[in-house]
Amino acid sequence: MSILENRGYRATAPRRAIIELLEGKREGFTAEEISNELPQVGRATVFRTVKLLLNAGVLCRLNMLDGAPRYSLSSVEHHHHTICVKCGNVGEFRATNIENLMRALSEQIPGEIVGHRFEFYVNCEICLKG
Amino acid sequence: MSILENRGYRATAPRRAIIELLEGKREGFTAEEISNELPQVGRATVFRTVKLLLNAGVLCRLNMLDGAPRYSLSSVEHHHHTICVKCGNVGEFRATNIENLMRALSEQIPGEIVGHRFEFYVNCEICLKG
DNA sequence: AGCGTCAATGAAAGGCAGTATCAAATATAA
DNA sequence: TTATATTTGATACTGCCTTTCATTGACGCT
Repeated sequence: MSILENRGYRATAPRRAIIELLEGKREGFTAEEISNELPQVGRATVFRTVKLLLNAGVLCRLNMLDGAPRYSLSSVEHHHHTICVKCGNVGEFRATNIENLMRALSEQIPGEIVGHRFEFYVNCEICLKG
Repeated sequence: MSILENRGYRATAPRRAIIELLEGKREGFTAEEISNELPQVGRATVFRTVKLLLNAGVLCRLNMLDGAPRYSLSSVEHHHHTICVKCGNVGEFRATNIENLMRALSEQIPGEIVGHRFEFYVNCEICLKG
């Protein structure tokens, strides 16, 4: 579990179980779901580990339109998301357009920019067909 | 209170108090804050009214970086926000660039787009100076 | 391998934002 | 003014997450 070792975290059984489970997920997920799928791991540990992975940059936190939290693996350094409002499926996309736009905007926005969020909410193709 | 009348909502004292309070706010705020500032109005009513105003399009719901909810008056039809992570001050901006970009992106994104979120987190000028 | 230390765990309680319930109050139409 | 349906607020509840703390266990050291 290089994710853990690289950062000086201990590679415990619960953490390994969680990471292994997450690696198989393409859709977005909630901490609650993880907890349900891993009854042998304590609830608190699941939440702690999710937070740890967030800080480590392994996960992204997304918000649904109503603000409900959802997580997804972040495979690339900087990217944005499409989130299906029906099934929760999360897509990633990179668009250099956006980076350029941001740079342009940052000049016309007062103050120091420390972060941004850019998310699309969609009905994904699978849900549209199904 | 045309906001209420126009939509067939009853213009009650609690709602008027809430709307009046909000109209004086330039910063973003939480429902909890409103509730604290209006002890004569029940908590549940504050939350209900905030939701009502959200649906009416009078308020926007924002998320801080950590997902904590925050509301702000939305003065124009479609716009985006800058949120100071220190003081919660909310700025609005419109950028036709963004709309163009969105149109371009929507073609390269599979599925049907039903919404989006675009927010900048900043240290505002006041906080930087203070 | 065995030991010691400190991080990590899990059960349980706590906390915070928001919602449901429901009897009482009240805005609006007639 | 009266009738009716909406709104209110106290209370309890839910969902999501954190804290607490005694116990467990990973990892470095020898």
